Amino acid sequence: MSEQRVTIGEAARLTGVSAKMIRWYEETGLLAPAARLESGYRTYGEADIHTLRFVRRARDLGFSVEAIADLLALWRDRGRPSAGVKAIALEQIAVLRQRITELEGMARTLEHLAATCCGDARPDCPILDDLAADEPPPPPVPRRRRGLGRGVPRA
Amino acid sequence: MSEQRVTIGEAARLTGVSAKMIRWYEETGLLAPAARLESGYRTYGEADIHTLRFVRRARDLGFSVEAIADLLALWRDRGRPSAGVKAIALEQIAVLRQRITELEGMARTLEHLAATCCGDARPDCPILDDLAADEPPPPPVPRRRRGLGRGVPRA
DNA sequence: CCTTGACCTTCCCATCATGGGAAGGGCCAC
DNA sequence: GTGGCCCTTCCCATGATGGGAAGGTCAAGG
Repeated sequence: MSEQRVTIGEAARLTGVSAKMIRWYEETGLLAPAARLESGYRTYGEADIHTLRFVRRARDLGFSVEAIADLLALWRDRGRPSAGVKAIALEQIAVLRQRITELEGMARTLEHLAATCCGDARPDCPILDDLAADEPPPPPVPRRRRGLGRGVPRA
Repeated sequence: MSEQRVTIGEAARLTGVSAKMIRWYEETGLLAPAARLESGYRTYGEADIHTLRFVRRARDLGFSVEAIADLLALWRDRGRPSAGVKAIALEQIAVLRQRITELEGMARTLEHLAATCCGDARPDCPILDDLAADEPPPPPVPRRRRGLGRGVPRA
């Protein structure tokens, strides 16, 4: 009853991580190099599938690949203190909350503008008027140093 | 009293759009090519500054460059119906709300997990247990097809 | 007149996670 | 043996942004 091993496509189906991404995770060191058949095909066993599901789940929670690497290391380290894990999670929560606050501000501003725009055939439009308002840049000093997911998904 | 013209660096300071971005917007067609001095330096007049501020403001509201191009066109088209503008704004609001909902879901899940994790020196950790839970992929079918700002800002 | 320093030019590269697609080979069932 | 998937690697694109190199301009001060 040697372990059942599957190809990368099957592993992708079983875990929800695309084959492309599995290769990329391997290439960038998030995952150890997969075992290969003589043909060169990668093969994955149950432990690998388990790991891939862990990765997908973490991605679904918005963790960066870098953070996932940390989480994986902690996961494999039985006996680690849970404090480290919690710290990573709290950091991620902070990032998410921050981002939500930014987006919420944008949405509220736009909702306000849209509410005052009749949106008919007439040319006057408070939305454009607002965008065109001749204000100098806000704080010329730091200007959101988010350097993160810096915009917003495109419209 | 010929119009006062400024260099790209000064325009950047006046508008909050970096010189790099101003060049990039020109290169990609969002902005018309700037006038040049004999030296090859770009120069910007008041109308250009106004336009750049419009662009910055729209970026601050999360509009994609593509959407900004549409807004700019409408802005310059006196006599356009305001309906088009409103439609773009509503679309953007929908995108923002969608994104907020996604992030909110992630944040709530993580907050729940973090709340049940003692975060001390002991090794048992509900967060890792959850990530490691052996669930198959959610809907293998569509898997978030956002194709937009696809992850979340990195942790 | 010449240097210095601040500014400009273009060009290339990196980010982050992801997908698309080409070119070539493997594997299996008919 | 052949057709149809699957695998391999490699390159390119995305979106908006920054970093930095190599070289030209310009104005002020010696």
